[in-house]
Amino acid sequence: MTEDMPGPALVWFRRDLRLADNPALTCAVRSGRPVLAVFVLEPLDGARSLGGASLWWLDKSLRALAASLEAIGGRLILRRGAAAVQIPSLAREVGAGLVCWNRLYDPALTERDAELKAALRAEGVEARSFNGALLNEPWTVKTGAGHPFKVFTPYWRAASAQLGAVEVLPAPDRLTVPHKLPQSEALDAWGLHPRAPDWSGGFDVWTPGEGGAQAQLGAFLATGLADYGRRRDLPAEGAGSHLSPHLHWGEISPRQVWVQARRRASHGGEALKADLDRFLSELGWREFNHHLLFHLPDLAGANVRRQFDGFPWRRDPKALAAWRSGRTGYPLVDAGMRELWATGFMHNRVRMVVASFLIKHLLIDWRRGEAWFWDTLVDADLANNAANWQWSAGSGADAAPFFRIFNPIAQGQKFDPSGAYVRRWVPELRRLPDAVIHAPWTADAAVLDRTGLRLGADYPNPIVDHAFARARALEALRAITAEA
DNA sequence: TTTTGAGTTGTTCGA
DNA sequence: GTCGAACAACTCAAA
Repeated sequence: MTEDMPGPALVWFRRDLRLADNPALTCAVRSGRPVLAVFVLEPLDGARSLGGASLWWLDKSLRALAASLEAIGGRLILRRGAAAVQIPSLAREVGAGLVCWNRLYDPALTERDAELKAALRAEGVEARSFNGALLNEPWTVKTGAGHPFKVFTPYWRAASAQLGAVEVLPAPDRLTVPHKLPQSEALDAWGLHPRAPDWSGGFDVWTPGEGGAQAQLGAFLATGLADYGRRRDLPAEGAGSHLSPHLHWGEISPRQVWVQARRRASHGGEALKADLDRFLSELGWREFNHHLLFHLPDLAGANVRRQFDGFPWRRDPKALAAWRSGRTGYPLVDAGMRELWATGFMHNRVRMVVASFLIKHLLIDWRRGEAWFWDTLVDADLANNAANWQWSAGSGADAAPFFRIFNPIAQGQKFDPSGAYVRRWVPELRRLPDAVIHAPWTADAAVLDRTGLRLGADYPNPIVDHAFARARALEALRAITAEA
């Protein structure tokens, strides 16, 4: 530590890879100390390794963060290893007097972070944590009786009512770094970008980083908010906000989204107000899922409704492989699974259809689907992924009724009536007429002949019959409800 | 304490 | 082709 400068403030970046509305960064800047940013690549993330798509994203997002820090005179230090070791070690190395971070809520991290805070304080280093990731932290939303909510609608009613005026922090325009900078690892050496093979060719639709996140929000608010309530259900339209990976990595905060969306809708009519509420309720689901994970730490591992522990799941590696690779013979399911593989993303409605198909048509444990999504989604998020899979399975806290079994053909006809989404992702079906695009096996021989499609060769026949699968799922569900 | 109304997103069947 | 009812029973939240 030099005589003329106080010990630096460390900003520990985690899933808050942005400069604006970043309470930890603001805290460090306002302390008047020189500021040093650090990111620690940990072997665990919520007790499990990051998926391939997440690593791809993190690679780009860290580059963007490093560049925007340098643009205002700052520097991002990269370290690898357990944060409980790396953060105190770096703090000692640079003589830090203050460490700031934004809180995470994964069950595997909360206790660790509390211990780290205590350890820093024991060494005489001030440690401060903030809410940078949620509108309402999980312990702040309670029922009238003081319990955590288990149903979305009353949760969101209470959570939005207590929110009050939402404010966002500006990005700092200048950072001062310490005279002597510590060593940083090289991002390239981390090998986060896939190679041999590089499967990420289709990921160029994404722009990770704070700039990309703001651009995405701006584009969505300009063209996508109007009629959002209807168009969000149509996968061919790409009408979603596509903010989920940006929100996951904290390249944009939910407060920023909340404020900007409401500002945009404030000079629109009643219809836009309804679209705004629908859009904000999606933020509400993100909040609710984090709330659930916080209060039910085993959300990703165990059925919330314990009678599902006795569910007769099938072990069927061939069917699982067909589902993963988009070769189930159901065009909407296959289109979704191929969109996922190609881009790291899948349209929300199609996620429900493929999840229902894996669970109810194939009777494969929802955890297998959750694991695949975890590895392949650029927006893979423990809370959202676990809560949504349990919702689909009907094993969750706020679960769909068991008789709600999506019909993949009817869903296609209803939400992709022109077949545009299927044609984009399942090109071998491109020449089929609209009438049979969602059920190719119903095409008569003349049509198949004309389009040159050989069912069973170019494109699989359905791996399971819908009516049979539906009856089988109802039977299985009856079995566990009768037991209980 | 008891009661009451409600619960993101659906499908099928029969009139 | 359209429309309403049935599909189970349970748990939650609030009065």
